[in-house]
Amino acid sequence: MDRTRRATLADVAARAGVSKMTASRALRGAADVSPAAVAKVRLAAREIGYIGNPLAASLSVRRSGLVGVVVPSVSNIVFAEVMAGIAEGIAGSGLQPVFGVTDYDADREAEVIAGLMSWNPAGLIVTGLDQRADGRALLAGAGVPVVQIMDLDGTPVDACVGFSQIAAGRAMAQAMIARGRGKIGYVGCGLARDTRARKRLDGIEAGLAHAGLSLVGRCLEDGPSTIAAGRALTARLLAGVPDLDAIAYSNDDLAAGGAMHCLAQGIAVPGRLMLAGFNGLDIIDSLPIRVATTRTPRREIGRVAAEIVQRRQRPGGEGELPDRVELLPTLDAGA
Amino acid sequence: MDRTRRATLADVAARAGVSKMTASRALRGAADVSPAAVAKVRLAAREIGYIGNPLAASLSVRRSGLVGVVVPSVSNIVFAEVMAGIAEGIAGSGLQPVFGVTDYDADREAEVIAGLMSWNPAGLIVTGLDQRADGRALLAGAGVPVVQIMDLDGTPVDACVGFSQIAAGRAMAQAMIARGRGKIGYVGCGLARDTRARKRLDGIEAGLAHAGLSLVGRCLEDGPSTIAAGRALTARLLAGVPDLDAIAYSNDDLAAGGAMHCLAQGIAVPGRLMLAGFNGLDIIDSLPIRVATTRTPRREIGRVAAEIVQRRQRPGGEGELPDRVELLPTLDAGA
DNA sequence: CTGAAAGCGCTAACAC
DNA sequence: GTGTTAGCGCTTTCAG
Repeated sequence: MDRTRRATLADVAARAGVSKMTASRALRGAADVSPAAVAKVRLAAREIGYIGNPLAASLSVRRSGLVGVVVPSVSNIVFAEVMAGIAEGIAGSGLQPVFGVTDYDADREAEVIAGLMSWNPAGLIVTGLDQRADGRALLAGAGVPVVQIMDLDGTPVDACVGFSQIAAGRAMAQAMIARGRGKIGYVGCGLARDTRARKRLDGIEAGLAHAGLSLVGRCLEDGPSTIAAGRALTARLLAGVPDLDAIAYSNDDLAAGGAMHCLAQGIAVPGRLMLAGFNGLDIIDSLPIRVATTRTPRREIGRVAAEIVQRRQRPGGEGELPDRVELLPTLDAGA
Repeated sequence: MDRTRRATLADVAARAGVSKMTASRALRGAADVSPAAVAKVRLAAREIGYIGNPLAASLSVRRSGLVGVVVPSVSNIVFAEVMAGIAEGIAGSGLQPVFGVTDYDADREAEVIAGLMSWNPAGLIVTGLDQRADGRALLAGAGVPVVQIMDLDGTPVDACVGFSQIAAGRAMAQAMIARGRGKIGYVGCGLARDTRARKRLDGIEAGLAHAGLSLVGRCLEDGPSTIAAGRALTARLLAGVPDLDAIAYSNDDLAAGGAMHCLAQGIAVPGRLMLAGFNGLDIIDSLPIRVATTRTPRREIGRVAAEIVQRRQRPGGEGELPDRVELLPTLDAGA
């Protein structure tokens, strides 16, 4: 083998004095290979620094070791943590996550799904249960494990792991009512595209309606959920409805912004105004005022999803029943 | 073709009444194909929903359309934004980013680099200039464009885009001095593993030394940089050295925690105490007090790195001189 | 237990 | 312009 080319299985086999097949079997730890052969092959491989070519292997078995992961955004810390969980759950399995970002766009989502599927992945992990028909059809026909994550309100294509966004919203509404709040406002960003945030809002409204209440003010915007946006929208909402006694936010970034506004304006939280976010981000815990939030097990969701994909790889795993794993969030009322 | 199998190029060719090669050329938009053939092939491909198999194509050309991206962490918003920038810069090029996470560990880093290289990527984007010898050797022998990012203090293997961490630290020290601070403390997390944070600290100390000053207190910890950690460490540092007039932090997460401590304790910022973070995160801008920070163009760095990889793909791009792109951060003294 | 042959689906390199 | 041939590096047969 010349020094410029990467060593191939043939090089290993030649050096070990066996056929390519025996080398292949030995390296993969297949049964029915003599211990002596295994030792020789392993040694030879190490000596020449053999790395193996997953492209060739994947082409041959018509399945790659890639796991396609579809998320709406990477720069959102929540999905970044989901990805971290996936990386964690996949570690040591020989699988490699490949991420596709949809930017909350159904067209992009279908493209991304198709693109990832073209690599013959070992499995697909997709955010949400509400893909558009074409994307969903792709998933249904993928022929590989598909795990939908972060939502449980709907019908999964195959497996799913997450929690009910609607129930989470309802629970927050109940918590607000239980703390004596009756004039409740809402601040949200990107509701048009973010189905899960939308479901949480639906849950909040349902929870309020159940107690004969409804939102007395709301401030919505299309842009990204940033702390700055939360601060600005809170100011705007309170300017319109000054006597609110609680504000629910579509997430913690916005709620943190609300907290900043209150800190700056000297509004007592939660004394005069209760703030409620969603996700349980680090920042909420460190604020000098108490903001309610719902802590979501997003890292665990990623980890479990990766584990499901892995489990399905194993022989026998194919026939397993579709999994539906509920990982409950915990409500923190900001006592 | 049966309904269970994915359509192949042969299927397209048969349907279009041409050879596989013509179909291949037509689909790739190669020159020297008759317009009529292109039309026929495109139509046939669309009709049978042909998707193409990048595994086979990559094996054949010995180069995949994957771009390996090595980052120390995904759940850190800074790298998440770098990744978003890469995704942005790569969009529409047909390349697909694949991420590997090192968790700031040199062993993992070498493994991750080797793992990504096994896919014959079109290029590699690696965080930092300070890989361990084995990892660096892999990069040097990769035979594909390697772009090192986020640091400029050192010698790149090939191309690099980022800024000088040392200079950034020095600039912050100067800004503190310029604002009349003389009793300066430092709070940092993960300095042992995070080379770039370490370089910034070196820069700060160099800047102070230049003015005949030095850090009068420091509080270091091994864990992750969270707001909560920043708050706790700030409390601890001030307990030890109560008369500090400024604190520099290894990043904005910690600085935000410091701000929370000051808000809770009623410490005037920056009046009595100046706080200085690093990165320019959203949270810093929304705080009700002014915290200094250095805004880093991390998204742009990702985008430019992706563009360099792309450019090198193009014929002629191979021979281009190694790029070294400096993308300057901007210092915000928290006026 | 081991090996030889035959692809996986695509493209480079040559003919025509 | 287009087709043919010969792989890319691996694994799945199927014989021994």
